[in-house]
This record gives sequence, C-alpha cells and structure tokens, in this order.
Amino acid sequence: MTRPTMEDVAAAAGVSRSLVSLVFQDSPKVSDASRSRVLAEAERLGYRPNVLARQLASNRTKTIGILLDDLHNPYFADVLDAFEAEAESAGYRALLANGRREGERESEALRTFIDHRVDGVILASPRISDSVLTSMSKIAPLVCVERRVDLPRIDVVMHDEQIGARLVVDHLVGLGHRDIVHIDGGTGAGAAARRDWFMASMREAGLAASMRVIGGEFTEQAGREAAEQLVRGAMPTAIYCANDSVAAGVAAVLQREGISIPGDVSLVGYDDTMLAKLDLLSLTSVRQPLAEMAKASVGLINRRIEKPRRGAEIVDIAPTLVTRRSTATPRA
Amino acid sequence: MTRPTMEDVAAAAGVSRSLVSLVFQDSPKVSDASRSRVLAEAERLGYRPNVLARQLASNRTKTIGILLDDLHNPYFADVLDAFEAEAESAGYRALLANGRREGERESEALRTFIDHRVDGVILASPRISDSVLTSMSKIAPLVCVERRVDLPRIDVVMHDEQIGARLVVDHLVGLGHRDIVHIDGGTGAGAAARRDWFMASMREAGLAASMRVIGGEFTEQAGREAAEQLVRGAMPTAIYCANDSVAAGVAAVLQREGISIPGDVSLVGYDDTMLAKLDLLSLTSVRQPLAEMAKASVGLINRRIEKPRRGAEIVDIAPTLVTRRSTATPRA
DNA sequence: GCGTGAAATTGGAGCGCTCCAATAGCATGC
DNA sequence: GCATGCTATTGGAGCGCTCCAATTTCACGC
Repeated sequence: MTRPTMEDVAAAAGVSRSLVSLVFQDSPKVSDASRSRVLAEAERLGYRPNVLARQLASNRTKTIGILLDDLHNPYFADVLDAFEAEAESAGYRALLANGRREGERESEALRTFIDHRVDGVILASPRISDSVLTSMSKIAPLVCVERRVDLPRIDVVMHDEQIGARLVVDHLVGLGHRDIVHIDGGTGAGAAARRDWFMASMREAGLAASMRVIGGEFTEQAGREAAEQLVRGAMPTAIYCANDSVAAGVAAVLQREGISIPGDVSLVGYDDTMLAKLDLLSLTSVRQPLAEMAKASVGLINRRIEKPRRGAEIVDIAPTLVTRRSTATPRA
Repeated sequence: MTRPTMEDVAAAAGVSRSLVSLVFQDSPKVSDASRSRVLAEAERLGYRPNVLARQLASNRTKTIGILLDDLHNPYFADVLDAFEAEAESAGYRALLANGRREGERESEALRTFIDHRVDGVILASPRISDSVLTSMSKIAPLVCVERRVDLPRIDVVMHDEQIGARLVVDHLVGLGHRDIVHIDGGTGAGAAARRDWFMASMREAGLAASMRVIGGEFTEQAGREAAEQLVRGAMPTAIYCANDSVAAGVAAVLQREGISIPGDVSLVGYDDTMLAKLDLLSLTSVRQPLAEMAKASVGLINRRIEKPRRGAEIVDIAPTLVTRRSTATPRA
C-alpha cells in the first residue's frame, strides 16, 4: 500500500521533482515534451498528488467548509446542492459538517474546519455564540447565511423576508382572502422577521384588523397544535405557515377534520422543500434563491481572502413564490 | 493571520518542540509539570495543531470518508447521522461527499477521499464500477453498504431483505389481507431483492395466486403512476411499496380518488424516513437498523486496517417493522 | 561563431508536524 | 561510589509537496 511520490515520477521520467510539480500545477512554462512524458509516467505508476503535502507546502487548501445546522430538514439538502456546486465552480472543494442544531456541536465543527486550514467557512443559520464567531473570524473568512450577525469582519447573506411576506400576502389577497392567519416559528432563527413582515404586509394591504398570528415553532408538531386550535375556534380562509414542515402538520389535522385544501382553506408554506413538492401536499411556498445566495457567499469569501480587513457586508436576495394546488379563492 | 506553531509554544514554555508534540498526543511519558506548562502556553497563544502537518508526518488521518448517493432522499440524513456518530465514537473524523446518484461523480468523490488519505471509505449504495472499486480497494479499505459487491477485499454490510419482506407480509396477512400488491423499485439498487423476497414470502404464506407486482422506481412519481394503474384496474386491499417516497405518491393518488387509507387500502413503505413519520401519511414502514449497520461498517474498516489481506466479509443485519396508522384490517 | 534574452529546468530550503534513537536526570541497590 | 534501570526530554531526519532563485538550454540575429 505504499504509493508513488513525485520523486518516483521524476526518476521515471528522467526529470527533477520540481518539474513534475510544475506539471501538476498546470504551469505554462513546461515544455510539451516534458509535460507529456511526465504525465505518461505518472499514469503508468498510478501516481496521484498528495493533497496533504501540497496543502501544507502551499499554505492554501482551496477548500471551503460548509456548516449545515440540520440535514433532516429537507431544505438543507437543497442548500447543500447549491453551495457545493458554487464552491466547485469557483475552484474550491467543499467540506461538509452537520451541526445538528446544537451550538456546541456547531462550534466544534467550525473549529475542525479551522484546524483543517480551510480557506473560508459558510455557516447556514448557525447558533454559534458571537464570541466564538468573533475569534474564529480572525483566523479565516466567515460568511453567515440566514443569520443577521453584526460583527466586525463577518459577512452576511440573507434572503429578503420583506419580499417573501409581500409575495404571500399579495398572492392571497389577490385571490380574495382577507382573513389570514400566520403560524410563526416562535423563537427559531428568522421567525421574528418572518412574523413582523407578515404583519407589516397585512397592514399595508389594509387588513390590519383581520390578521392573526399563532405562536409556533418550525416543526410539524407545532403545525398540528396550531391547526387544532384553529379547528376549535374561528377558521380563517387562509393559513400562512412559517415553513413547509409546519404546513404539513396543519394539512394533517385539516385532512383528519375533513376540511378541504384549498376548498375550505388555502395553505402556504415557506422554503419550497421536498415536502411542498409532494403531490399529497402540493403546497404553495416561498422559494429562497439558493443558487444566488450560494454565489454571493462564495464571492464574499473570495473578496475577504483578498481584503481581510474589509468592513462586514450584508447581501439581501429576493425570494420567489411557487404557487401550487394548496391555494385558491376563498370559500363562499 | 499568521498562526502559532509548535515551535512557538515550545519556546514560550521553555521546552523542545518534541515535548510539545508529545503533550498534544496525550503521551503518558510527559511529566505533569511540563504538560500543564505547555498547555497553558498553548492556550495563551491560541495554538491549535496543524492537522495537515500532523497527517503528513504521521501518515494517518484518522478520517473516514462517507459517500452518500443522494442527500435528497430523507433516508440518507438518517444514514448519515448513524454513520457519523459511529465514526466519531471510534475516534475518526467523518468526511462527507454527495454522489448525486451518478457513478461518475461518485468515482470522483471516492478519488478525492483517497487523495486526502482517508483511512477508510464507507460507500452507501454506490454505483461505482467494479473496476474502480477494485483499484481503489488496493489503496484504502472500502466498505459497501446496501450493495452486494463480490470483490476480493471489499466488505459488505446489508440489511436483511428477506426478513424485511417477511415482516411486511406477516403483518399484512396477520391483519387478514390476501390481495397484496408490491410496487417495486425497478432497476434501482436493491429493488430486485426486495421484489424477490416479497414473492417468496407470499408463496410461503400460501398466497402465490393472489400476489401482484407492479414495476416502478424509487420515486414519488413512480408511486403515482402505479396507483393510477391500480385505480383504473383491480384495487388490492394492501399495497407494499419499494420505499416511502413511492408510498407518498400512492397516497396522493388514493386521496384524490377518495380512497381511504387504511379504510379501503392498507399502505406499507420501506426505510422509515421522515416521510413515514409525517402525520399526514403516518406510514407503516420497514426500518433499517442503521446504528448497527454503522457500527458494523466502522468495525470492518478497523479490522481491514489491521489485516489488509483478509477475505471479504458480508454482514447481514435484521430490520424491524414500525407500524403506524396506514395499515389495518381489510375492507369488508 | 558569439552574445543575448526568453524559455525550460533544477536544487534546495521550508511548510509544521511525528517518530526514533540518543541523551539527561535521578532514585535504587550493593 | 558506581553500575543499573527507570522516566523525562531532546535533536534531527523525514513526510511529499511548493516556491524561489539560480542555472541551463536554445533559438535568433548579426
């Protein structure tokens, strides 16, 4: 199991180790003859460069760490796809870690990234404390996605909650709804903004009087509880949920109670996850522009590598609404 | 952004670099006095060992690569959790990669793992060609999960399809079902075994005459198509789907057609994913014993590190059935 | 035939660590 | 007082690469 090194390739090709190194760095100053001879010998010996040695020597890993907070939320699979693709096309390798919604685990994962000398880290909705973030930001460029931290050298990428809320409210009001309930995400990340912009949009639409908010959480369970409360009380004509999981919980209760979607009640989710796409649910949902967010994040890392002392930037990106069968005109 | 090295810590603590190295390796032959002095200085300087240098020098990375074929299948989030936890508790760091169901991408990811000198790789349902597997298996220990490869030094971990099929059929037959349809996974990984054992179990139960199989795929779409076919033809009293996504597709069509689950038809899935747990679906499903499979996989890697020339082993692990609201006695 | 500059190639130092053989320090027993 | 057997520490080589300055090669014009 002992593997060939550059030295071996160099000897076989009758050149110096340095030349082999240049070949594997795609340097333009290698003659075609040497290049092809080296490549041929490398191929023959089954040589592959030792990434570790290369990284140690060059002090660049060309790697970005991506810290996800929960792979169980189907949303994060999409997030991952977008960010991985973007990192790759910018010439980086992506390292993943799974924070499992625990600040301590996330800090640990972040530290592991740093230990591996990644060139930058993208943190999706992290719960890491400001003090850890601050100290790590001195070592490597950090980008927070979907968490509005306000720290010296940490860039932030958000999707625009105001636009999201307006898309939902405009869509529902356009269909004729006036009696709209929002089931919120409680103390979850971003829940407050989502709720506040809902209320602002309703006010703007002149519906301040008929808007309602029910306290929840970003889970199916919370959706069920909220729905049961609505079933027992006054049922609105439309329910706008903090995310798709909540909407799934609501749908389960409504179905059990024989309340039709969208016949009796229109339902809207958020994040446009796999759940929303399920034919069983076919949920109208707000889609976050993940590809653009990914591009912005990787761009910010690149810029911070060049200018480490730059002030923190905040990038907001507009979401879109995906309409499906769960919304329609209100019941008579 | 220049970070302290062992040399710096050694100088600050007034000892040699070697001693600092021993401290960070938790060597027992360091005196308590030196240890605490070194640790204190390291802390003060904010020193963290450079993992890359360590790996290069020691020729061990203490890292296992985990290659998943598709993070969108909610099942893989569970797989990941189990394997990551097990790797960690065995003292390894887990590196993830996302194969996206494409053999070429998977091979690429495997190569990347190898380039990073991982100590072993776990491949979940890989589609990598035998030739690539064989050549890579000469460089690092490989374990295939849920794909029965038959190659010299590659260990395999499977869950026992025979038991899975029997659990489903026994459960349904126990409830009184005789007319059972299986919607299969087509050419997907493991689909053939799942189908064959279903048929074998039905035969064993004396129901060879009333069993039916519909060709499908491991997707919601395939579930919908199969269900539509059933709606137009003869509806069985129970439908056993190749996985939970297929079951979700079936459920969507049945709901639209006003066919009640489990009142009119019982529905069974496979993998016990997040989908099965959705209250909207509440699906009886076969759960793969992921924790045990993870433990077996990591154990196999450890053993192969010790004895690289060992013959290939196959480990089969028994699944369990999780019953939920989607199954009941057949309609009158 | 020779100088010239550009292109191609090379040797060597160094990245931050581990690991081993060698050494230092120190209580023990006789 | 000295060989003995410990434990604690150290220096140095080496892991496989990159990067830089130095050197060689070569085509070209005169």
